[in-house]
Amino acid sequence: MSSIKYALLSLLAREPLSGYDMKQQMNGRVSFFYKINNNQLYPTLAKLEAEGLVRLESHERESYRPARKVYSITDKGVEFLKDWVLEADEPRALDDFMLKQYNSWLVEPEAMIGVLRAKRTEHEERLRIYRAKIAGFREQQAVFPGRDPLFSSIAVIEMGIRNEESYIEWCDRVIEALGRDEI
Amino acid sequence: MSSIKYALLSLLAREPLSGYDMKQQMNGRVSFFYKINNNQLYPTLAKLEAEGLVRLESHERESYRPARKVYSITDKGVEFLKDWVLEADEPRALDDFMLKQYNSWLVEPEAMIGVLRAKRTEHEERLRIYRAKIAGFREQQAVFPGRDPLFSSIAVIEMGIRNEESYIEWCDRVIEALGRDEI
DNA sequence: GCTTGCATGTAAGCCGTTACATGATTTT
DNA sequence: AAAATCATGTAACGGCTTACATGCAAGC
Repeated sequence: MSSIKYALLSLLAREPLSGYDMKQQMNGRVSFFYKINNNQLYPTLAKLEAEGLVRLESHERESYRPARKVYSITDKGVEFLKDWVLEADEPRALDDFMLKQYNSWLVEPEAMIGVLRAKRTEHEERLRIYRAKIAGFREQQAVFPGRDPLFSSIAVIEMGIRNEESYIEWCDRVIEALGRDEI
Repeated sequence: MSSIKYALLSLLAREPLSGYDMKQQMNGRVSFFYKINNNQLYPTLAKLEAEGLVRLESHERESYRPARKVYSITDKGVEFLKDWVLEADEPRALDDFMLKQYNSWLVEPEAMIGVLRAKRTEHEERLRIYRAKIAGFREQQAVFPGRDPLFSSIAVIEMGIRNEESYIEWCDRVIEALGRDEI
């Protein structure tokens, strides 16, 4: 039900990793700006192992530290993930920023313009990060067939870019309307 | 913490409503396509009342039915909502569809094209709904100053329109790339 | 006669968040 | 001397979902 198990499988479908690695890679891959916490991560990994979707590959103790447990995805895990990819997905949860906008009429226009300018800056920053990321990917290889993980990574980031661009355009439009006092 | 309380306050900031009304209005207003359930709705309303952010306005029993409890927002509730609007918001949860796309390389391109075409159709449908909604709003009034609820409603729907448009463009682009086997 | 609509609510269980715990090494 | 890094995990709490419960009226 929860999408965290799929997020973990998504990372392992590309390369074997430890729980700690997955935590690091979560941002910058599956979703930038999303932070997983330990109490989701470790019990979920244990469950995935119990279900045979994931296998403990190595368990190397390095002197003082807790043993680093590297997991890899099983064939069953890959099938499970593929089936999920083809499923229809459920409606998304409420978007807090949009909910706030729905109430913007309660607030002084000047204050609202301040909020929107801050948002605009934030989304410009994200856009810059996405563009840098995609440029890096494109250097790695000239042609990406449909079954290459890079193909998927690029597609996801392109969606991010489009979203940020339309967000920024929208901010500009609303800021301008608030300045004119009409839309 | 949870955004449901703000969603309920958002509706009550515009007009007094019963819990049942809020459930109906949730879709088509704050967020299309999101469904609130009873066990969030009624206890949350009770809490809002206990906190003095909301007031029971009438409690009309109509023969056989449970009494219809109409709530209105208090001044304290409006202040609370305004303060929240000006707060910075937290990073969003994982987007299931994007997570699926991140794994598209595991799936046969033909199957993926099928999924994307279905998504495209779904988002075209949403776009049609948003455009109809905004056309309806624009008929109601010629000019909308910044402090009018209609201003906010229109801004939210315009964001929806932009999002759907870029989603559709992105689907087209990826479908085309999958057909060519490159991006 | 069955389903849908109106209108409120509760119970059980899973999911997610914040905070805590351990403990040596490296960086500031 | 303090904080961050590596690396695993647990405890407590609150949020959210699914399902259930009531009960009459109107439409198919």
